[in-house]
Amino acid sequence: MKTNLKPESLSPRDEIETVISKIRELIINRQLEPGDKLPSERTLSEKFGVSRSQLRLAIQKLEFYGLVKKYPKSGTFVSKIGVGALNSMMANILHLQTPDFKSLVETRLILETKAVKLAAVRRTEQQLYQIEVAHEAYINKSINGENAIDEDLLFHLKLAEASCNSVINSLMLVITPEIITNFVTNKICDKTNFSTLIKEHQDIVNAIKNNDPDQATESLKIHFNDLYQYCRT
Amino acid sequence: MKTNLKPESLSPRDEIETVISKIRELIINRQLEPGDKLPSERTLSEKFGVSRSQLRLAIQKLEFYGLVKKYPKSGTFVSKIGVGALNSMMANILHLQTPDFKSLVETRLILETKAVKLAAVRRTEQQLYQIEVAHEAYINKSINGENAIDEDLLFHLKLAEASCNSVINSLMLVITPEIITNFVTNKICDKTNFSTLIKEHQDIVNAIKNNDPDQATESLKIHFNDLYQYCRT
DNA sequence: AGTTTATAATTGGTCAACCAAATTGGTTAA
DNA sequence: TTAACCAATTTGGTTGACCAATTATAAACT
Repeated sequence: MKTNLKPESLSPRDEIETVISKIRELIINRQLEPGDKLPSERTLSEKFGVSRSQLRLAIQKLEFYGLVKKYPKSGTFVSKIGVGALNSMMANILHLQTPDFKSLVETRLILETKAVKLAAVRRTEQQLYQIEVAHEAYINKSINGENAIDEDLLFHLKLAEASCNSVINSLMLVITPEIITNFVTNKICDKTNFSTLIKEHQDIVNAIKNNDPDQATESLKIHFNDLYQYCRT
Repeated sequence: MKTNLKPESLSPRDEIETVISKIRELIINRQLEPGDKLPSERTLSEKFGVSRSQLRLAIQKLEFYGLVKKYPKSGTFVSKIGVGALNSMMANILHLQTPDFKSLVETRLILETKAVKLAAVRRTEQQLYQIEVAHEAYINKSINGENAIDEDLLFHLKLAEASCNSVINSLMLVITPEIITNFVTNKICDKTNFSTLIKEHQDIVNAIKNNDPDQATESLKIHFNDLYQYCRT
C-alpha cells in the first residue's frame, strides 16, 4: 500500500477557497497590506501546495470582486481599501451560500419594480417596440395553451433593458438564470389563468407607453402579488 | 518578410466575444437548440480558429450567465430556455457596456434602501453588534480628520449583511468594488463635514436597533441625499 | 560620478499534451 | 432475447513548458 499523498483530497472548488483563505490570513497578519504586490503565481502556488491553475482561478475570483488588481507582465496588487473591509469582503466571499430561492425572488422584485418605474420615464421608442413585440409573442404562445415561460422571461428582460440602467440590466441578467433553474421545482404563480396574466402584462406595457411611472409600479406589484406573498411566507 | 498570420490580431477579450457571437449564430440558425449538447471544446476551438483556452473562457462566461451548463467528463449543454430569450441574453452579454457611474450609484441606492428596510425587521443581535462596531470604527477614524472611506465602506457592507438576503448581500459585494474604483475620480459627498455624516449614520443604526423600517429608510435617504441629486443630474 | 544602453531575470498570459472519469458500442454468457 | 461486462473512444479538467512584455540589474561610455 502506498502512502496517500492527499489524505483528504479536497475538490478543486474547495482548494480555491482554501487559497483565498490563505491569502486572507496573509492580509490579516499584516504580511500583506493594501497596495502591496503579492508574490508571483509560481511562488504562491508552491507556498500553498496547489497547482498554478488553481491559484490563478482563486486570484481570478478575487479580481472579479475587486479585491486584487492584475497588471499583465507586472504583478498582482492588493486593492487599496482598508484591511477591515478587505477581510470582511473575503469572509463574505468564502461563506457565499448558494442563494436561497426566497432571497432571489425578493431581489428580483426589488430590482424589477424599480426597473419599470425608470422604464416609464426613460424608455426609447425602440425599447417600447421591443417590449410590445415580446408581449405579443407571449400572447401568441399563451393562447395556444402552451407553456410560455420563455416568452415571459424575455418580456421581463426587455423591461429591465428599458430602464436604461446598465447595472440593473446586468444584474437582472445574472439573477434570471438562477430563477429559471429553480422555477421548475418551486412551482409558483401557475394557478392563475393565462388571460389574467396577459391583462397584467398589458397594463404594464400601457403604463410604460404612457410614461406613467407610478402606474407602472402599481401594475407590476399587482402582477407580482403572488410572489410578494411567497416572500412573506 | 514572413506572412502575417494574424492580419488584425484581436485582443483576447475580443476573441472571447467573437466565440460567444459564433455560438449565438449557431443557435439562431437552429444548428444548436436548447437542451442540445454542443460539440467538444476541441472541435469548437478548431472550428472557430481559436485556442481551446480562449474557448473555455468564453464557455465559462456563458455558464456564469446560466446559458450553458457543463457536466464534467460528459459535455456542455445549452440551457433549456427559449431561443428568443437565449439570443437576447447573449446579445446583452456581448454589448455589456462598462457600467456608467450613474447607473452604478443608482443601483446602489435602490439595493441599500431596501437593505436597511429589511435589516430593521430581520437583523439579529449579532448583526446589530457588528454594525455598531463598524460605526464606532468610523467615528474613531473620522474625528481624527482622517479619510474614513474604508470604514464607511465596511459600515455599509454590514448593513447589507443585516438584510438577511443573501442575494442582496452578494450583489452589493459585486457592485461595491466598482464604486470604490470610481470614487476617487468622481468626488462626491465630500463637502459635508464629518460630524453630520456621523449623525446620519447614527440615525440609521438607531432605526435598525429600534426595528423601525420606515425610519431606517428615511434616515438612509437623508444620508444619500447628495447621491440622489447626483443621479438626477 | 552620472547617464545611457545592453543584458538577464521575473511576470502574467497562452498553449499543446496529458489525465481520469464517463459514455459508447460491441461482445459474450446466461 | 436480454443482461452484463469490457475495451476503446470522447469528454472536460489539469499541468508543465513556453511566450512576449516588463522590470531589475549590470555594464559601458562620456
